[in-house]
Amino acid sequence: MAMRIGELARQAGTTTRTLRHYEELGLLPARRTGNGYRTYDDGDLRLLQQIRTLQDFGFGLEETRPFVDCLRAGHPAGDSCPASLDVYRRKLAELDECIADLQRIRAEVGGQLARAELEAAADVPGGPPPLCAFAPPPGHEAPAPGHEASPPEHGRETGTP
Amino acid sequence: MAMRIGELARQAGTTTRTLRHYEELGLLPARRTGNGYRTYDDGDLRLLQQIRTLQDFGFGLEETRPFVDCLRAGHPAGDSCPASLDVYRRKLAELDECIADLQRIRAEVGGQLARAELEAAADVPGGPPPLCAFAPPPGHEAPAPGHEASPPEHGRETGTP
DNA sequence: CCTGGACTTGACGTCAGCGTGAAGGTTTAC
DNA sequence: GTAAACCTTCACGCTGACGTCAAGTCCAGG
Repeated sequence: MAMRIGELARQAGTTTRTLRHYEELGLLPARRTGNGYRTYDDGDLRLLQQIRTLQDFGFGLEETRPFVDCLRAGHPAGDSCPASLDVYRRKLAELDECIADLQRIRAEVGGQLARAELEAAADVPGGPPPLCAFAPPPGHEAPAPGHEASPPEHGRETGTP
Repeated sequence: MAMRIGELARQAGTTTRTLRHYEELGLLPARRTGNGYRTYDDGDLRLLQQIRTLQDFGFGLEETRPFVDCLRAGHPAGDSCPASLDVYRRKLAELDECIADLQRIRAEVGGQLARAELEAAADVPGGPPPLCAFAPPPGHEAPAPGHEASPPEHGRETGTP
């Protein structure tokens, strides 16, 4: 039941530094033993798990506070309180807007790439030399066939940036 | 044509601080007049516009460098060089992954909200009092009909978080 | 001459969520 | 009895893209 900071960190898969940080924020205050050591119980583990779950969803620490307060108030779940539901709703709206923004940007960037690739293909039909670095204003001295620097097969949808 | 930092900032809709910052990064170096004042021309304005456009797309400043270099090398557009196209492609992949993450999270949060709303409706069918703040572990003393603190009509899709 | 505006460099502050020591006290195991 | 492992409180560092003073320089108008 009772445990010290290192043990709690291990059980929650986080670090002691993180727990101390949460305490600084008043998010997860700890009781103390006689020697000054922080001491936690299973309830604190639940609070912490709630925080980490929301963090994984991209919630800021302050946004997790209503959930934590709700749990500490004795409710069965962190989202049993209206304040928590409000945070859910605000987050959903935020996510929707963010997703819409990103999709708009994705479309724009995709369009720019397509256009730029077309223009590159037009300017360099056979394969003139890349004149990046040393090139006077839009003149065109491209007699010799080129080499090097070809687009990597225009492959989309890779992963892990 | 030639202008000082304040004028360029105005024309690009940014601040002098930003321009000095770009210069620190070597992104937009300035010539100097006799008195030490930075001086820019229309070419610099174009470079700056390129940077700002990409910034609006969420590109980091370092990611704009290939575009700026490309323009400065005399190419007609910032994305006329292979290095710029690569940045486009990497950004697209990044955007796709980010969008996918957010959509997954949106689904999870949406699910949590739905579940929590159901549970709230189940626990409080007629309208028992919200016992957030002061509530001993999951007991249930809810005789009197409640008031106050109702969810805002569960409205989704608002804006500007 | 003097005021005011635009310019200069330098350097610290902001936001978030911790990481990473330093310097020292406590407990535990052998 | 001593080393290892744990704990404590500072307190600075990191990332990005600037904001915000502060103190001094430069130039034009009245």
